[in-house]
Amino acid sequence: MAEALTAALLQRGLTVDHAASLDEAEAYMAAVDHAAILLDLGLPDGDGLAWLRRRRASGETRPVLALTARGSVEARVRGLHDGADDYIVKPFDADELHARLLAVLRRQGGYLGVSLTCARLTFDVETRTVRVGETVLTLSTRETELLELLLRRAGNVVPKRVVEDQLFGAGGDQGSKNAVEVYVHRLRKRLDEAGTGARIDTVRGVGYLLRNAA
Amino acid sequence: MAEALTAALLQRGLTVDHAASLDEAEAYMAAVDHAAILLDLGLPDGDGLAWLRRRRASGETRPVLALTARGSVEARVRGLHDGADDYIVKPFDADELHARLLAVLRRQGGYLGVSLTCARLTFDVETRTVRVGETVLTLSTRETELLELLLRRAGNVVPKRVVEDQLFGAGGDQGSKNAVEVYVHRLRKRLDEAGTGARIDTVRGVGYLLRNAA
DNA sequence: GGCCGGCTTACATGTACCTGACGATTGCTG
DNA sequence: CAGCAATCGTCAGGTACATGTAAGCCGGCC
Repeated sequence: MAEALTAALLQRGLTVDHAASLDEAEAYMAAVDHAAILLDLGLPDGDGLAWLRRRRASGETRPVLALTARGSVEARVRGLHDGADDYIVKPFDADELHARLLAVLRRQGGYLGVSLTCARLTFDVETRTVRVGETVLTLSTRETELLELLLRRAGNVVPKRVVEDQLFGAGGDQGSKNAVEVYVHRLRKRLDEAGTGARIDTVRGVGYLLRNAA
Repeated sequence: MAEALTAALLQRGLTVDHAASLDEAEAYMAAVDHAAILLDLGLPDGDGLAWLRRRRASGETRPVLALTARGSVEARVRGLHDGADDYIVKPFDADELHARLLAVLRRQGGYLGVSLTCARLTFDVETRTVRVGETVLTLSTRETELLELLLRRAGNVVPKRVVEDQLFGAGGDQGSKNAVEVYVHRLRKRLDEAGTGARIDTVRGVGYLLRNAA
């Protein structure tokens, strides 16, 4: 069931670490700043809710969604009181779990809008912020616009004309305006220095293409 | 059913305003800064989810719990996608609704004595006091408001506009208003002098971001 | 070689932001 | 009520960064 769940969430664009026990989970949680935690209350090595209570008491703030087969009202109330942000009873639908997960993340801040991604890059359309993994990457306005444009067509070539029209007015200016090339250059430099794992390829005579470097 | 629900929540120590229609609800919501909203999707005067989508689009941030008789997975997924923080199917148990409400409030930060933290900083929402480790740090009202705002979205960018709207009225005043910058400056100074280990980053053209300096 | 498209660096201008200071207001105290 | 301190919002001067243009460079292709 964990495998199926992991696959379902990966397919929906999330990154997942899977722990088979509470001990293993603690190891993961110490190492990675996860956005949220799915807690199966049927784990073999101890009471999941007691564990959750302890973690909350010692300052754990990450959202926790409890998964369980025990569907009684009392169980649900207890789970929520013990610090769960949502309580989902098996069997559940992957779409609903995904939706509830997004709702919690949205509330927690960050995942407000749709986010575009490529390699380790994520772009939050709502706040117009770029992240490399967890850390925020600050770009100038123009650089952000360019990156968004490329991200929306990630893996596909974006004609140079389109970039010009989108970044600067559609006004067909003349002369030696190589602004696009300059910004592509600046963006490349930033993506590279930040180790994003994303890269911009040039398609001569046509335009540019954002893709995963690996 | 609304009466029974109101009574049940009052009995559990919460304060409730009851609106019989979306129009009435808007009137209440404009006047009072509610901690959360229970939205019955079966209201006579219009589609509750469409209304929710519109409110979210125009900046409504209060948590919303959707109540409905339609229990299909698709309906639940749509409700959560449209901006609901939880989706509860009738008939439901008052205890569970209460527990889910508390879970959402807890997550939203404050309202329940849970304190917000970042680095060595802690903020008790109940008493509106700021601490650095054990010692209390006294800030002015505006500084406290700003810190709370940043703390609620710690690690995420808070757009400058949001700060303006939250600190001063949403009334779009004009003129040379760099008040936000001034308060950010003052707060930075205080956080720095007190050795909080927290720091405010500037994201040019977007807003500010509170994070652990280390 | 000479042309063409793209790359790279440099630079002048504008804009966003920072920061110290000032008058106005508020609240407290003698 | 006068006097004082803290806080508030505004402003002016300074700084750092973003922007768009230009000029020199590189590599492919006829």
